[in-house]
Amino acid sequence: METPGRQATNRDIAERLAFMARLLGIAGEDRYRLAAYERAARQIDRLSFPVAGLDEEELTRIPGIGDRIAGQIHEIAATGTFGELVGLQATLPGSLVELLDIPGVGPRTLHVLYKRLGIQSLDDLEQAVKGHRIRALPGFGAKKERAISRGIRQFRQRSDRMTRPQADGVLASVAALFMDGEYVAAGSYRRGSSTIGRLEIVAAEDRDALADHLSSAGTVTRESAERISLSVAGAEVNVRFTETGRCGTALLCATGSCGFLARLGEVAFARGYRLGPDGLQDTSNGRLHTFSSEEEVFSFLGMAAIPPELREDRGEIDLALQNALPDLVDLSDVRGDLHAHTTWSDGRQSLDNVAEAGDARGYEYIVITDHSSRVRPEALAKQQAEIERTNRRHTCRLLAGSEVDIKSDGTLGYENRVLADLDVVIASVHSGFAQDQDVLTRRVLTAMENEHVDIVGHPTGRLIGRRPAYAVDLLRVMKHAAETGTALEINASPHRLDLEDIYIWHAKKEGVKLAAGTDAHRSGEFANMRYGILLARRGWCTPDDIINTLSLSALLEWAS
DNA sequence: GCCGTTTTCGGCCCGACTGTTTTCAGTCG
Repeated sequence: METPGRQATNRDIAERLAFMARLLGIAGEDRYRLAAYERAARQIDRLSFPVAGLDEEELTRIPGIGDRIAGQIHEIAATGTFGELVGLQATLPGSLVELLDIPGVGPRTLHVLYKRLGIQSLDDLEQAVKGHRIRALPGFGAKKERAISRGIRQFRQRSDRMTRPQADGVLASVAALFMDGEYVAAGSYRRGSSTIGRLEIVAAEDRDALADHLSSAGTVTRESAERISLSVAGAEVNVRFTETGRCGTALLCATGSCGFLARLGEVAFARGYRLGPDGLQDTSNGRLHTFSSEEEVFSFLGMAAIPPELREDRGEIDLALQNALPDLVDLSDVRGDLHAHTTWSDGRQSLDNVAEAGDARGYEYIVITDHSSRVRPEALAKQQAEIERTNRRHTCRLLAGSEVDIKSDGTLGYENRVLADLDVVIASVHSGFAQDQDVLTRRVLTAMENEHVDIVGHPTGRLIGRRPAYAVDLLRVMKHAAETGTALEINASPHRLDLEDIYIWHAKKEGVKLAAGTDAHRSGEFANMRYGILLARRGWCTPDDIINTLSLSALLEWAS
């Protein structure tokens, strides 16, 4: 645990405190004590200065840190951990903590499972479910047992694919090894996929000179003349080497997808060439044509250059041959953000922070969409007045909106007279995820029939790697969206990315408009718009399909 | 455990939903 010579970072300290909170929960301690550790951990993680150097008196001046936790932070800074944590850890099996990540299993539930049934691991829990031992516990029943069973299934299905920010993190640690501009991230990363399995890198550098550097960044798992595979922080990274003059085909082949490359290979073959990473080989005389850019390859084959996001073999090759590819939306077409939270609900940013972020991004507007469940109608009226005042200080115009709950009985979180005063209304499902398809779908359809609802937020509710989509029938939703003129959201949070590309593509075909929104809870998250636009491009969207490419006046007219 | 006092103990963010103990506790966002 102790790392001599390295000062504990705020993250290190926050992790210890958050871990303490989890252990206290399992041990059945007072929930407010547990919440105090969680709060302290969040607070430390958010601070911009390192706390390891502060003395205890200075530490207690931080809100949420009292004498006790100050002493523990001091101890963590000195030794890497703290005695009380170690002591508590010794009384609990190590495998227990991860069970808290099972949906439906919170600290109280886990405490009872451990104390009454001696459950220590995922396997133990699964056995207890199978043996119907959970429903027999006081305070538990058959439904709770089934909920845990469902939770275990979801937990086991968690994918090990990286989210885009995770991939960016891995890329950053590898990129430090390359010279500027001498490498490109290819593969599904470059195609803009919402999750990434393996990071493919094409490097136009000398392989042998780089090999040593690469082995210092991670464990080398495979090595050949053309490539080196590494494991970096548990992620698979594949580096392929090429020369500047052959980058075109090397990048094309490394970007994929399989289906796309197979189809493109057929096109090349029909013209008398064999496509490979080194170039196009003339099948009649074996002569190799090399290309330094992808554009040259496409042009040589007599087709328009296909953007990486379209390379999925969904008909793009035929269109490229007819020079009829869609003119895809670009990040620079975006004039505003349609989904943002503030401290009025669960966001960490003020209205001013949002407007500043909008100014910095050159936006014409950002819609403030705090949760209806957290803002009473009277407070919403106050917020609207505050928005007016904020707008006097900024170029970017804040619009009054709401993310109104579609409640489990299908009604909305605000009455119509409240919704009528808002510029833009997003309606979202935040509860009743386990409802069956028809009930859930009808909730969404009913919400769309409300004349004030402009957008359906995160239409499937999935959380990447953590929660599957709820059972909504998207085809019915799309048809009804087209009929009612309701837009469907492309939620650009890298943890949601909802709608997924294929549904965006369907929605566009149905004539449904799409609304790209970051769901930003803090100002740094407005930059996530790039993920949403990648997804829109993968769904073949042009600027016309995306309502936040509209000017402010056109948007207000659309929403009215 | 922290905080703010009506300064040494009582309240802690909160609403929706779910399941169960059918009135409240646990989970979630």
